[in-house]
Amino acid sequence: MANPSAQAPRLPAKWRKLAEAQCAEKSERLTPARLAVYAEMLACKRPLSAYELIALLEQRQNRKVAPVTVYRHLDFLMRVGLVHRLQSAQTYLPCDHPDHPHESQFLLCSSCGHVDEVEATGVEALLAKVADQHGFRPDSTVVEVKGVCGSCQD
Amino acid sequence: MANPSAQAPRLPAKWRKLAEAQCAEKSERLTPARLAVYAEMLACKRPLSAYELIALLEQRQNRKVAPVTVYRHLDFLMRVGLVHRLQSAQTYLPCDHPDHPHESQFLLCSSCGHVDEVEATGVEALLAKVADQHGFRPDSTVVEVKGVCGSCQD
DNA sequence: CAAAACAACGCTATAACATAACAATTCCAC
DNA sequence: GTGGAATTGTTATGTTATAGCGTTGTTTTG
Repeated sequence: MANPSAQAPRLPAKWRKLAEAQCAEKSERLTPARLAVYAEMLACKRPLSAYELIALLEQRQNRKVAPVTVYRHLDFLMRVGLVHRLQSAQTYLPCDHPDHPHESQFLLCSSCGHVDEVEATGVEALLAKVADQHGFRPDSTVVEVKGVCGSCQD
Repeated sequence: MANPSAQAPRLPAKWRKLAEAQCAEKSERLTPARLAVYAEMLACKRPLSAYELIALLEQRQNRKVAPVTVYRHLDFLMRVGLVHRLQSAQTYLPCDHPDHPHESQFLLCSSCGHVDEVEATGVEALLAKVADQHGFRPDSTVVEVKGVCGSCQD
């Protein structure tokens, strides 16, 4: 008999469709194992370390999950643009708007841990300009702002 | 007899003065051990991982150096503003202009490994504005741009 | 369809990065 | 020179990430 806890968290149809669309567009396979990791991240709503994710998956699936497995799935999810890595926290979180390729900026609240993903085109434009002034050709950017979110300022 | 290799790399007077000034201003002690780490980083000119630094120090001093020692010195050097951490690479590099407190942006060349530290006030101002629009009060920022530097584009 | 080619997965091991806890020493203000 | 605080030493451990390799599954192609 299947362990009831062995179900992946329910993944809202909207997100599932988006994920499938992204993978189809890139001719990448959205396998059950990959989907399970993505669903776990979406269900959690906050950034997770790879090992927190491992623990969640082990509990959910009632079996051992090797780190390398999760890292591979995370690499995949980042490659297709469904997940971001927070460089300053070594954690991962699902993309807020995976329907198009983009560079994001992140607002990390040091009080509640919430992370807001924003997409301010002006930031990327300015960084491109600054890079150009230094003869530098940018490929990707990391922009993470630490501080206190609105809710936590009260 | 002292091992000749046990000397710290020569630290240009200019940098030493700046370091001493920074520490004096903050009433922090620039001890020989801390200075040795700083000198090693300045001599290298490229970002170093903590463990690369350990290896360099061990070779230089001809004895074991515990990781925690180097991490403590790095913490100190970052606290007084002499060193930065590259969040996306987990490496450390000396500050290019330690004479004043500042937020920097980093241009990381994926070809030669060189890192350019720039201080574009416009970037910080824009990020502050973006944060404000989201009701977010920023404390510190991480801005790292990966790409190819001028020299490597030829 | 069969075989070859490739992608994904499982597994063990290990590398790389970072901190905890506590004792010993050094510094410096008084 | 004594007390308190900062620094350093030492050992151990925690956390993050990858290497290497064999197996399984899927796609492609003849």
